[in-house]
Amino acid sequence: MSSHAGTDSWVERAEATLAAAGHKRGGARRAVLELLDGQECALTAQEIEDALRARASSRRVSRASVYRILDELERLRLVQRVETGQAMVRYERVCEHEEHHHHLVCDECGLVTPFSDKALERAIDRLSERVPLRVSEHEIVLHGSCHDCAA
Amino acid sequence: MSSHAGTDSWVERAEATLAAAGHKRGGARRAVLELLDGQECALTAQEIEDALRARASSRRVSRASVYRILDELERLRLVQRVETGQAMVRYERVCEHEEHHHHLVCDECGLVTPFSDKALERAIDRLSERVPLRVSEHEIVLHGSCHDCAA
DNA sequence: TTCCGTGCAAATCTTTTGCACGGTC
DNA sequence: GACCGTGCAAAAGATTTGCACGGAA
Repeated sequence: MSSHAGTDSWVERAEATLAAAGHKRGGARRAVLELLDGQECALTAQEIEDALRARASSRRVSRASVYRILDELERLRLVQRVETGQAMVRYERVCEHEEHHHHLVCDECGLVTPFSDKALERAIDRLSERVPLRVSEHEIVLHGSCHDCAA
Repeated sequence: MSSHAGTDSWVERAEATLAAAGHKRGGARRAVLELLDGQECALTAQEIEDALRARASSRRVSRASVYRILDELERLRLVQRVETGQAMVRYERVCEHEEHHHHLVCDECGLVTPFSDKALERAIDRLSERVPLRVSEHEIVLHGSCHDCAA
């Protein structure tokens, strides 16, 4: 799911943006960026820490750093927070030129799956212009039972 | 915003549903129900506790009870959780025969405002049928800057 | 009388913060 | 050399739980 489009990968854009914002490089942040770039859907801070610990190719990153890094990435709009109604907040990378997606959450087993829908985006875009808020982003979550749980 | 439609008020439906679920009556729950019925938009547990303490017409209800009551009401689908990306979760009553609304959140001052849009609901309804989830509810949150903050 | 609802206090769990060290610029 | 990024441990803050009592059925 990573965007290996030459000089346009998300990781590269992220590093450029971070540098432009006056940040030095750091090994922990680099590891988090690479992990997030390879994800299809949103992860919790805990999942990120665990995934990094498990990967031979990555260094271990402390939970506190994961949170600090995500916080900064969110401020720079490089990642987006996803609230699923579960205990922990999830985060996923934001791609500029990619159709963005939203989430399906199974309230029984906790499974989170992405989906996207043009008609929905269109409705949101039109709506955003008529609303008393200068809209910068939107989040849509559908709750229910996944195939396995509904069976 | 309360539905004073004779025998169809939300409070009455709630009490009937609770009774049907085998619950005895309780003063704290009654107070919370009455408070929620008078709200235009979602409240946090803390706001509920504070509002009840301030009201002469209501008894004080402990925070733990507020959480327990909201939890039960949510399970019975009498209230709905609203995640705004702020520190605390918000809750609001669910009305069956009323057009339901979603939320605008000002990320600068924290203001939460309701809105509703038929086209959006239509898009969601259609989408819900094509998605690998038996959808029971959906939540839409638009983030941005409110009029005052964007100024 | 039985059991549920509630308050209080303690526990839990996620996220944040303080501080010291090591790396980047 | 100055300062930022990071780990560790402690703190903070929201929500949950254990327990005992009082009220509803």
